[in-house]
Amino acid sequence: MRLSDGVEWGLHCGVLLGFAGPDGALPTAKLAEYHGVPAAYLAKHLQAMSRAGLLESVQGPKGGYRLARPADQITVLDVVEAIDGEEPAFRCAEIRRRGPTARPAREYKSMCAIHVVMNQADAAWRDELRRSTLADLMVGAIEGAPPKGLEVGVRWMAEAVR
Amino acid sequence: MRLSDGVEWGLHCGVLLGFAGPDGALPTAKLAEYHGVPAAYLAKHLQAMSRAGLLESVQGPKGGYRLARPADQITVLDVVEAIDGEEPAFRCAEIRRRGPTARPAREYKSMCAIHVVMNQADAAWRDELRRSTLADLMVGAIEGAPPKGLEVGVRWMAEAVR
DNA sequence: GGAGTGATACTCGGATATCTGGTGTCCGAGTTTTCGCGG
DNA sequence: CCGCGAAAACTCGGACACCAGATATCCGAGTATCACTCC
Repeated sequence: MRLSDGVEWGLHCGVLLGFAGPDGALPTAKLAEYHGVPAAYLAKHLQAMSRAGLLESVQGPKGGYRLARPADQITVLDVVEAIDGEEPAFRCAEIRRRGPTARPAREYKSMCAIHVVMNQADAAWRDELRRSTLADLMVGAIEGAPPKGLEVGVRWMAEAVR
Repeated sequence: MRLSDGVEWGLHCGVLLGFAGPDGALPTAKLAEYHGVPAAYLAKHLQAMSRAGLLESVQGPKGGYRLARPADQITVLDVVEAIDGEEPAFRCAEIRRRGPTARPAREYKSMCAIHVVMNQADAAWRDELRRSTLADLMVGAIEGAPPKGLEVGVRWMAEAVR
């Protein structure tokens, strides 16, 4: 079980767009340059976030992406589900209904016990991701970044933001 | 992000081996027949569980697999990690250290905030899976199964178990 | 000087190749059973 | 009838193809900008 790399990229882009402010747009090329990732592939994930309603796109020159809502109203789970999809990691194949003991589906009253446990774990995972927002990550990014890097970042942003 | 189908198979096999008792072994072919899955592929996952120390293998005629410990001492997490691997779903690529703001690694004092959140979610997921054991699943399997199916299953087991 | 207009340049969006990891399969090594034989 | 031994059959274990989904890329549709022209 492996989470797509695009999730990490999308989160970092969300944080950077949070710093760009509610009216500051950044195009795909700039976002890719800042994070050192291939722009063409990053575009795919930004589109997914746009479709999910997390980002707004602005066409034409001086265009780009901006956050569709304040950073404290976008959870980490929102980004993960936008890029990775909303379906749970575990999908019950109902193999208890196969083989020699198989019975008609209507005779199975309760959900498969394995399915229940997996759903609970999945819910716990999502709950944890829902507890953090992009605003929280922005705070963490500032605290964890080296002073020199922050300084360069601020200058870079002043030049890149629209 | 998708969990391998083999995890579901491994859990069902673990439950069935739990019903077989501490000395009752079942070969791959029987386990596959009971669950209606391809035996050759199921073998791959049973081997993984054996390597992880969850199952004991018995060679030769009348051989097969049995649980290496009592069912209440094998957690769902044990099975998941045996088959799916122990590494977390999210792996931080440290892309914050790339691009124009990059600094030497030693200047980054704290862990990437995104990495922290992902690790917490991963831990919550694993904690939840650790709370249930094969013994719990056995109870759930009996309660959730149709009476007719249970009856057939008991007869099948009496004939198949070694 | 100001407004209108056309060309331009830049943006996103979806459709298209490539490649890694899960899916599925096979045959060889090893061990227990079992059958036959001799005492 | 009992013990011994060799062959056989059945088991697991790891090595080998195949395919779906993630990875990576490109070109076309659309729009705000900007320069130029005309009033």
